[in-house]
Amino acid sequence: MTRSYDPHVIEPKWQNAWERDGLYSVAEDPTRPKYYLLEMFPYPSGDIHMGHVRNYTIGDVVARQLTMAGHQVLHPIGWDAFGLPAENAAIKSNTHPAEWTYANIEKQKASFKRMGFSYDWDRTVITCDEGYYRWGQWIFLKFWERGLVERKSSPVNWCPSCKTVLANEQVLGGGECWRCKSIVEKRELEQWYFKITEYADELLDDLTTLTGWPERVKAMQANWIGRSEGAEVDFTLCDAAGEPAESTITVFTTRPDTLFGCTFFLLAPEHPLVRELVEGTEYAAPVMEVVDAAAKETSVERALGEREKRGAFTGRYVINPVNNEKVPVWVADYVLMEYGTGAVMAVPCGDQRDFEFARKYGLPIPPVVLPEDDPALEALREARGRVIDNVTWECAYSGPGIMVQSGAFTGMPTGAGGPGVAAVTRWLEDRGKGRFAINYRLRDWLISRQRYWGNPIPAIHCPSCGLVPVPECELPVRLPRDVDITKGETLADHPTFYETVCPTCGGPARRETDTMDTFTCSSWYYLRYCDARNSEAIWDVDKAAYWMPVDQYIGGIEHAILHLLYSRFFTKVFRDMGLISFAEPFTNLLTQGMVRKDGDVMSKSKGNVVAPEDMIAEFGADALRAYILFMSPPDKDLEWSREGLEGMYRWLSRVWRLVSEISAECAGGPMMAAAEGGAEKALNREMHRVIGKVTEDISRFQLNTSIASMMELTNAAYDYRNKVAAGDRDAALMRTVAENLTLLLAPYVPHMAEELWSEVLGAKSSVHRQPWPTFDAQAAAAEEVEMAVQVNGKVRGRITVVADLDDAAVIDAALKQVAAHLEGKEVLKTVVVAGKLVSVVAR
RNA sequence: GCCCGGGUGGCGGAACAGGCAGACGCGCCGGUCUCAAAAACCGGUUCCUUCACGGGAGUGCGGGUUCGAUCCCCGCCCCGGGCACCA
Repeated sequence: MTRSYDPHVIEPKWQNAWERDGLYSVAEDPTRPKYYLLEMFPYPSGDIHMGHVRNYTIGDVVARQLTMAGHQVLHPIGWDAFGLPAENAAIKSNTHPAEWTYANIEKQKASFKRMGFSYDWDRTVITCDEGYYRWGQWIFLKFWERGLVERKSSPVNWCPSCKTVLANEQVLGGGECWRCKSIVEKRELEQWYFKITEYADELLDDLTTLTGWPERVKAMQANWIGRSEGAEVDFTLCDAAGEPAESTITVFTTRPDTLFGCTFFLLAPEHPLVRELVEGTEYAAPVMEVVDAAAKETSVERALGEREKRGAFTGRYVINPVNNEKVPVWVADYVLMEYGTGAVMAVPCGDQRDFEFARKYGLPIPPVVLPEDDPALEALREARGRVIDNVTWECAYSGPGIMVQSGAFTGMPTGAGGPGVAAVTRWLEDRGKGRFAINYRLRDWLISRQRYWGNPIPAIHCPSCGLVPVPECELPVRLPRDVDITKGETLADHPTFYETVCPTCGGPARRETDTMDTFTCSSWYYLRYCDARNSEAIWDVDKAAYWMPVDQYIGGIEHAILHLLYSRFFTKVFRDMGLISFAEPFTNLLTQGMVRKDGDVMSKSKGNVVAPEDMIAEFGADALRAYILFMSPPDKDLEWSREGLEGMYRWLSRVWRLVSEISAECAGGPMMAAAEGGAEKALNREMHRVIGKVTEDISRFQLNTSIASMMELTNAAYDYRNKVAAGDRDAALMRTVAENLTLLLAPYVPHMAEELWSEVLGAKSSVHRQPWPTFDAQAAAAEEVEMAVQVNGKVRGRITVVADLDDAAVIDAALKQVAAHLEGKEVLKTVVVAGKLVSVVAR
């Protein structure tokens, strides 16, 4: 009598047994190929959700399979534990952030164990542990030594709800805080920065080496870095009397070739020069009106492209270096202080924004680039000076064409990145009036936060020595526990924390009270896993060399820029420090899709959350694991379906019954398949086909189809049992099928596979310590193949031939099969695709 | 506007690398078992047409290359995402 499938009994049983036996502890082993499989570590925000289940199940299957296939697999887990949600929860529930955080970690840890994930728990990293964050402070000091830390005053993003500044990367498209979605404000504040821009070029260029990353993510990063090539051009400023003065204003442009079309010059409202230029003149009032209006607007309002542009003449002029023309200087609200130099040369014929501005204020729009088929081109081809002062166009033209009204450059072909750009740049360089230049959208990373629950910045403000780093031997700067967070206290409210002495001069000084952005903690945790308990060094160089880089990283697309860009930056700095010897931390990246329900992402606010705990209670962890892998390819979104989960449970029950019955029927039979008859050969072939298919699918993360093929093997085995009478069945073959199916299932449904292997089939050691089944190509090859026969592209018949039959014989059989369709026609051509089809062309 | 994805039955999805479109699952329909139901098992299930054999159409739309296109090329439409007065 066989037992029925009961996940609620077998799952906790095996979880305890594996933990007792230390099944998942791993150490360096130079004799075996290493594989570092990493999933993005969670934030301990509460119970786990389906997104966690999906992320960690994908990783777990691959980790388990690679282990069986003979790799030394590093598969660690930890918690990204500093950050604002802990503070907010603490304020709400009147607990300390630490208490809340560690309690949630325990809860999530229990859930991960209940899911049967194969983590090496000895390597766990928790970023708010002193043993971890001290090394974060150490990194800060090392960056400082290398000139990568800067404290400067600049306009920054301030979230009024989170009461802290944010990095540019943490402000979403609409000017919202990434965490609470409040609209951020601009404030001029002195803050700490990591100089990520020093690595801008390398961060961009190395994207091409990341062949294992999704295009989407690379495109997003390239977009974010936003490199544009062009030129800096110096314009000489005229004094109030209109005479050229000593000083120059520099602009950045991607189109120096259009310089002859520059008929006005623009300053951003925030540009420091604006006030200076108009002070005490008749132009002051209208100009300041524009400045004040811009200051009142939020960055979101200001970014609306369709809004009418506003500006005012400052009364001053600059000299255009290519033709010495006097060009009026305006202030305009569409010029951004944050990009380039905050000053722009306006070329209304070539830039739509300048075009609209010129039309509104009646400024001239002379053409300087004409498309080759433009009828006006003939008249302007020879003209060196200005013949046409105003185009009659509806909009600006920024495409390629021929330069006109452009002095010595007239007649030259040009366009973005074209020869005109290089020629004008060279001309400017020769005269010292400009130079080739590159501009980036990427800004330095603002890392200081005015919040308590984070890693303290190890710096000291000394009234006489200035900014002084905390000496390495004094690390860590401990985050004090006795802060009353419910009163909104931060380190700045704690004299016992900030009152200190200067390490340089010994005088009274003040400790920095800002903490570091949580993203500094997550930028290097993958390296710490290599040597998580080291108290002498951040990690042992040899251990990091053995495990790193991460072979496969799995996580959500929401980190496409933030975490993944910062981690790449850290890795490059570590390489320059000699701590590691590679440039990129994550060789392959899989961005898993989201779990949706009724078309929406599962969320508390939508009220459509399905709790993993509930599903485990009903169907067991194995069914949930297999279901979530089967429903959709890992990188696509997944629509939750209860019926689908029920179907998965049904299949697992079918497998359970199959293996149990075979085990009872074929107890003690030989472990080698005889496979003599036709049905036996077919089943044996199917088994090997599936072994090959599952192995290959896992290597490509096609986990949904790998499960489909195991279902096919299950169906084939049932089919065999249904069609062959009990006494005639090949016991050895059936037992081999049952064993191999169990082995294939082990990574997916580890508990059920273990129970079947160790108890039902009666093996001596854990299924997870068995070698992965080997694919026998010969056994998988069919002796006979069915081929389709096409006549003029349409399937008109089928033939069954021996697998290695030569083409002539195949064609012969094919033509006979479709003779009726060839009557009265002449066969012009035949094409044979081995084992698949014959294509006949006839007329 | 620029840059990435994506569009296949009632649904989720499959189709290595240009070779039989729709694997596998869900749902639905029919059957076996049962007093009955559930469970389980067996069979069917792209659409149109035909009693049937068969025939025709079909992977967002329109062209092209090819013996052959879901796949490659050109031109569009729609959906999702990122960036965006970035000079």
